[in-house]
Amino acid sequence: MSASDASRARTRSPRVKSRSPSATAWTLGRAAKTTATTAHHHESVPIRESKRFEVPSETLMKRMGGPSDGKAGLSGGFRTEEEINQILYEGSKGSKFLEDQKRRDKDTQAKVDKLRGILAKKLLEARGNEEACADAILAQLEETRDLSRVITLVDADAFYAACHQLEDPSLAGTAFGVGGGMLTTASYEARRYGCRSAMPLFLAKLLCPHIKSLSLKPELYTRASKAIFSILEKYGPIAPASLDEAYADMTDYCANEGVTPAEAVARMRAEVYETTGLTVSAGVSPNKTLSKIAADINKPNGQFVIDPTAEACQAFIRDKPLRKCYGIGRVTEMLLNGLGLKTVGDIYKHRCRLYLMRDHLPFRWLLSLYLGLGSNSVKRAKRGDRKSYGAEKTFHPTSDRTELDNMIKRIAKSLAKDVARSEFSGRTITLSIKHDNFQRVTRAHTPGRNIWIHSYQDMVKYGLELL
DNA sequence: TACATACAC
DNA sequence: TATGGTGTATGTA
Repeated sequence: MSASDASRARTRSPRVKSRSPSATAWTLGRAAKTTATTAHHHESVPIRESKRFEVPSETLMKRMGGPSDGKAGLSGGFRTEEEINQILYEGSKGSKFLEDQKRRDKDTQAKVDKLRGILAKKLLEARGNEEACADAILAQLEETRDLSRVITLVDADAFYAACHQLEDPSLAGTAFGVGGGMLTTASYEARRYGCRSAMPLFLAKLLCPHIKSLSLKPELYTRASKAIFSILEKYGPIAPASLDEAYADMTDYCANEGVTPAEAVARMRAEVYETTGLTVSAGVSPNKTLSKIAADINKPNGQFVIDPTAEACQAFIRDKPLRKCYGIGRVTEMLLNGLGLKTVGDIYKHRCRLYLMRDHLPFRWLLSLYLGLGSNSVKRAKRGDRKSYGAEKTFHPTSDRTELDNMIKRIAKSLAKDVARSEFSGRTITLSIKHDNFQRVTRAHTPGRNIWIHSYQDMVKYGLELL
């Protein structure tokens, strides 16, 4: 029937307050991820004439650009977004991946229809006080506004690509990507052709035949990341968000040095460049939400500062497409589009219907987004904060039980190693299988409230049972 | 607790 | 020919 399973096993454990003497690893654990596959036979269906004229939906085409599409703006390219998506669509035609994308698109469309149905009904029962209710919540949220901090998001430009370019300056100005089968990063030159992160190499080559692909060198990135973060730390407490991104609270630095946020961040960026050779972009504002969006504005090697006034914050975010906001992905964007919203400003315009739909949408969160509010807490995650560990591997489709068993063992081995290193232990182990049609199923097992999973043997035992 | 989704990078 | 890996959060049953 269906093919290819990927399995993924992990242990999870709910957060446990360590009241017990063992201060170490009461935290949480998670185990292995595996990926296996089974053979897939599907009859070849003759293409009917009518099929030839089938036109992909607009939303499906939007998917073609990859998951990061719409988040980062692309400009100055050789092709339009439509041309790029068309090439990617042609290159993906007939693939199981595309079929899965179609399925997802359809599912989301169904959600949109359902939501619109609910809205239609709610509109009939509307009491007329929705605007007042929404405005009251807005006023309440406004009370919480805190403009006292200087919060910066620093984001390295084309980080992996830049790291390689430092090693090999001859790469400068050339089209290259980092990653074997899948690109983790595309150089700026490659981006002009439409190549993006998370794009498979074979598609990137359709867009840019001369693109060069470099293998990943993880040590290169972790070293560069540490170098960048240690500089940021001189300017205030930081909270890394990934290898190439960190928030910094520069309030005290600005006060102590008597400089404006713009000046402080310019110094920081210059220092990063001088000592690492890497350029970073930054956004500055009173909170993390706004700074994150702002960091994108003058990328690469630029910065954007939002003044610490309610007016500036609201004016900044009002015209931004919803998709630019952290937390709004493809699905949420489509749902909100379905209700008539495109930009953050539309949240206010449509606050009545959003109020009516408050049981189905994160209403207050959307209102605070409109106001340009957000957290300004910059705290480094602690060691024990981790909730899970996982490992996964994709392999060629197979339904051979021996092969699958071996894959489980291989993944368990890698996971057990990670877990051992961190002295982590988990109570729930989850096996996740990705079939060759990209559907995923997960199966979990919790042996007992006080039973902790951490050994390779246990992972294999439970993993094989779950398969 | 189990499972599926959504999201970020 | 061909679309990754790691982790968090949340809704629902």
